[in-house]
Amino acid sequence: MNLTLSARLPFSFLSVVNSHGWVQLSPFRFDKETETLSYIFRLESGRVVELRLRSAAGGVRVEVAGALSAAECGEVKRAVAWMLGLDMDFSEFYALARDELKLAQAEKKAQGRVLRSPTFFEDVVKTILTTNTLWGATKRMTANLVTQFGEPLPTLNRSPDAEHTEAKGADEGRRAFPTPQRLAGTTEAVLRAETRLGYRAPYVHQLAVRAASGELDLETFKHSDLQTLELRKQLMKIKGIGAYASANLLMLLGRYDFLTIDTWAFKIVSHEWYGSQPIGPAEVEARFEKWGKWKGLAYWFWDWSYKG
DNA sequence: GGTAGACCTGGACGC
DNA sequence: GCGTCCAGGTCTACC
Repeated sequence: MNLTLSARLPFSFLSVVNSHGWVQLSPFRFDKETETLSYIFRLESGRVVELRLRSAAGGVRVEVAGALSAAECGEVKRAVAWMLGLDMDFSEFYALARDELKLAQAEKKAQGRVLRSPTFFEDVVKTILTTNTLWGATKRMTANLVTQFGEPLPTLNRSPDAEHTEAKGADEGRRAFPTPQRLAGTTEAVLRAETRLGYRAPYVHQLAVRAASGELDLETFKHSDLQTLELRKQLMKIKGIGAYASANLLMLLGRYDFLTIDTWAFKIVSHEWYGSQPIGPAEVEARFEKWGKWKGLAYWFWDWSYKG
């Protein structure tokens, strides 16, 4: 079944896909040859399907193996619209960016949207897994979670392309991101020792338990009316979510008032303005203060001199 | 409110 | 192959 969804323009499918590292985290997968983004999606009914997304005129084309009911079709549309931020409006940011050489490409490249997971639970877990570790370990921990606790994609729901890939021995079987219920049903000890989450295990387990019990409804964060500062406070009540992680989650929610300041930020900002001398958060903040509620985007899409 | 130390893993390095 | 060091954010205890 194929669907075509339109986006608020300007829109670039590849800009969203390449906006940050999420595309490298399971159950996302990107094929550079065909420029196809694959995501293993668990429908509310429990059915697991593969979404294959490609650029289309004015939006995105969604391919799903097999037929979908009207309700499932609506669910897929809502999920993809959220994942790619199809309705998001960055005209105010672009108007400001036109006067800044380092952001001159932002509008032309349709930058601003960042790739998101269908559920906020998945994005919170993945964000916890980015803290205090190297990117390679984040990818490994996420893959372990999906492999050990995700529901498998049935063979009949795999696209012909995916089967071809498996035939080449490059695909060991795909799974959806685990539900809160599934993770709540395991133990901290298993998450620590077998999934190799280390000290993050109790954070992820507690989050799953709270989400599964209904005590914490993470989906309400997506459309919250709270001021960003209050929303940040709510996020930081989640164990394992500190200043950096909350800023990352706020950006995923379309709030850009806080900077995702990590050790990489110190490196690139220092190289840009402070002669590579040691700096702290205050120096990073000072350089982006003038961007106000768009500071997070200005920082994220800045054309940095330091390329690593 | 600010600070120090602990948390845990995997990669880099020296022997 | 083994041991040691280090990077990476957040939490907790303490001041």
